[in-house]
Amino acid sequence: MENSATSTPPVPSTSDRILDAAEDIFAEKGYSATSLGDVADRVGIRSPSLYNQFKNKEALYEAVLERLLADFSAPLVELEGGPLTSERVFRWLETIVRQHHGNPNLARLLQHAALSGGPHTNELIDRLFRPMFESGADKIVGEGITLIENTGLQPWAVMAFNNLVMSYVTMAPMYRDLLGQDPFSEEALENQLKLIKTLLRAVFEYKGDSPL
Amino acid sequence: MENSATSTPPVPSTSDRILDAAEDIFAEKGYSATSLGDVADRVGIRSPSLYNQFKNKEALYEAVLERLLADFSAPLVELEGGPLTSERVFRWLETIVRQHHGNPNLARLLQHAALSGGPHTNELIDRLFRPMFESGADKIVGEGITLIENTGLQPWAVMAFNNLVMSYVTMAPMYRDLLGQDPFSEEALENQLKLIKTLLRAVFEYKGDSPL
DNA sequence: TTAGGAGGCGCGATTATTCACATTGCCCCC
DNA sequence: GGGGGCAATGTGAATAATCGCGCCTCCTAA
Repeated sequence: MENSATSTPPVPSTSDRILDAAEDIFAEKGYSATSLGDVADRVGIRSPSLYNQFKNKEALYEAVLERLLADFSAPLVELEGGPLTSERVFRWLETIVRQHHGNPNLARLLQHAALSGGPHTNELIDRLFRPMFESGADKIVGEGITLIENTGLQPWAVMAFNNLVMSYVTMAPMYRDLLGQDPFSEEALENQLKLIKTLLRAVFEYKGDSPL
Repeated sequence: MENSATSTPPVPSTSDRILDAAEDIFAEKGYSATSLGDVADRVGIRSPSLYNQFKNKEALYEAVLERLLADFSAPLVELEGGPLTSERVFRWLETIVRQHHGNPNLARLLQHAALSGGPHTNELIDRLFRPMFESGADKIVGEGITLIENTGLQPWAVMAFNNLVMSYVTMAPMYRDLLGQDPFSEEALENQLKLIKTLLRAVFEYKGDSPL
């Protein structure tokens, strides 16, 4: 009986408020450039109070990662059952795109880790990327998927689409002006989905090397 | 008679050595996480000596950006003359990809700026992206380019291909293991080019919305 | 009353930046 | 040609700000 029966917003605990704040700031500045003072300021407490909930800066970072990974791992599991039809890949990709639109922080954190390292980077790779490259994303069955079978570009395609989704999110601030609309609006989401699906179709329909 | 007749390597000036070191470190850690001590260490001098060549940290960063922008602006100019045929777009894209493979630092710096801001970020956007979105990259003439004319996705396509190129470079450390080869090897370059060209062809040949 | 959670204080390390100083190479003028 | 000056370039020491983090006190809710 802590905080459930009152009304709609179930008053978040201090730990959760710290995690929320830390997630945003780690995602923006990366691990080493994030100061615990900034985190505490956003929560509305003093930085030593953070140590009541988390052992140290690294443990806080770890907890942020863990929560994000839990959220984003769900769609990966979905890929594992049964043979990969192209239709399932379409649906899966759409899920991923929507998820990153909903919370851009994992992509940003990942991008920081790729650029600068930081704690647990190898673990990140293992838990997010390894499944996509190994669990069968490269063994797509179906109609005339020659790109996959003939040219040995499967992992490259997986990587490319991952880049497409993640980079959209991490570069969004730069595109805001250029696109003339909020990159995280519903409308923008639809546009991005349309384009990505077009490209995905292209990969599936690819028939060997045409001229140029 | 300074340094030309002796042999091949024309002894780089201290400023240039500082710029080289700073470029690498800024690209890896971003503006605020870069310490002048690290830069000085790599050059082999003490950090106060940096102030002989650059007014302060921001001026050093500025100089690094300026040098990179000078290198990478050349292909942009190439886009401006005459009508954009699809063949010219293919060649231009290949040039860009090769340039980023040759020096990944601009992409990394840009990614840091997109995530965390930092000095001169708006100027960066203007000088690198504005030309692609305005100078005519969205007015491609040619055969049956319906994606461009019908769906209003032109800027989205420009953005997508830019993401593809840049993200490859900025995420490279994460893909090294997964791909099983050095992402900056000649072989990897060829694979990436092949895939990107396939996708570009898909955009050019797109004929309205097919099912799903 | 008691324990958890917040704040205050402060240490030690790191940073950007300044300053006074040593060393070097070069030019000019005697 | 030799020497005096001068600009360029390096150094270590010092400063003020910031950061991660530990210690200890106080408040408050059950």
